[in-house]
Amino acid sequence: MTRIGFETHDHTTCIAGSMAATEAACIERGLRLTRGRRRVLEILLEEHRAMGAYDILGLMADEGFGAQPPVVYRALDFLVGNGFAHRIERLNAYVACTHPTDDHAPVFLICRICGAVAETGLPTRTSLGTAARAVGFAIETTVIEAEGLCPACQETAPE
Amino acid sequence: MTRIGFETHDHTTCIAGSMAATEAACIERGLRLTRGRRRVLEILLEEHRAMGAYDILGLMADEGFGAQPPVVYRALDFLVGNGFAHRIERLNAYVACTHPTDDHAPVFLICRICGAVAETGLPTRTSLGTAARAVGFAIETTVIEAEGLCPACQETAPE
DNA sequence: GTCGAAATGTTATACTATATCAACCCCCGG
DNA sequence: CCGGGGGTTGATATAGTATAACATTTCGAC
Repeated sequence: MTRIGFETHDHTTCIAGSMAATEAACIERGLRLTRGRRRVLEILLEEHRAMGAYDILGLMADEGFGAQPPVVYRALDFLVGNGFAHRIERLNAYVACTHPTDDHAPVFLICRICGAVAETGLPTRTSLGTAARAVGFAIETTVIEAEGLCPACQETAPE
Repeated sequence: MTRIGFETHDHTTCIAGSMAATEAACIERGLRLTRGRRRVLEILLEEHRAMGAYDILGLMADEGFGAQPPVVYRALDFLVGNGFAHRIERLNAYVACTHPTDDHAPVFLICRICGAVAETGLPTRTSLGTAARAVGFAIETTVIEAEGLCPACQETAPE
């Protein structure tokens, strides 16, 4: 039911489904989705946009978490390290993963005007992989981000 | 004569050639390669690695530049904006451009152990472009970075 | 129950980047 | 010659992002 990209979707369902999928994955893999980690993921899912660590920190402080930076960064390290969230290098920001089951290389499309971020995927065997093999480089992780205009902002700012 | 990637090369020639090419490009395009800008580019070419802005700042302070952060960041903005250097998002660092004439999407291969960074290119019409068009996104700039092991470090750290 | 590993709480600090505004320089047109 | 004016630089301050370090607590295995 979740729609990816720049389209609207049933957000309540989207949050609940993602949380359930994450919980299941944690049980299956012996990971501990503790209170702080869960709350950070919930915030990322609710906001459904790229958020800075200190944005998250601000929200958590409002609700009485002992909210120092390491609290948020540790939760983000856990979520990113286990594939439940991603770091957007271009923005120094974080988003909940919307492709939880793929083993594709994640790709992010970032709108320069409205700041929306869409996650999509690329087959792991791409021309990037070919280029790396050509020089003997062994890829472990990839950062693929494109900045530009989302469909809505192309219409409102055509020049 | 410049060798790209992780191979050795004639570095003196490489520096001189790149500086000459940059100077020519500035004249042709009406850009001012001022003292600070030139020095930052020289440092990036000499070191031939990804450097943080404050690494550069430290070197410039040693030689008597009035070296405050804005000095370096302004020079880097100029160099990156005009394609003479690139920012490596994953490292918060900067490298001199080694593909000065291409209009390809720059791609960086970053060795997790030794920190070496190789620049290569991808055709501008890639599967990334296809994926973006599929959701109506208009790409303006791309960040494509891969982290892993360079050929040398694959041998010394095989496990 | 207790041991060890993992996670958290807390303080402090390091690293990265930009805002602001005054001063300067250089080209160009009068 | 000289007088603007845009671009560049100098300098101070501050904003924004992230981690080090260490004491304490929690959790699960035995």
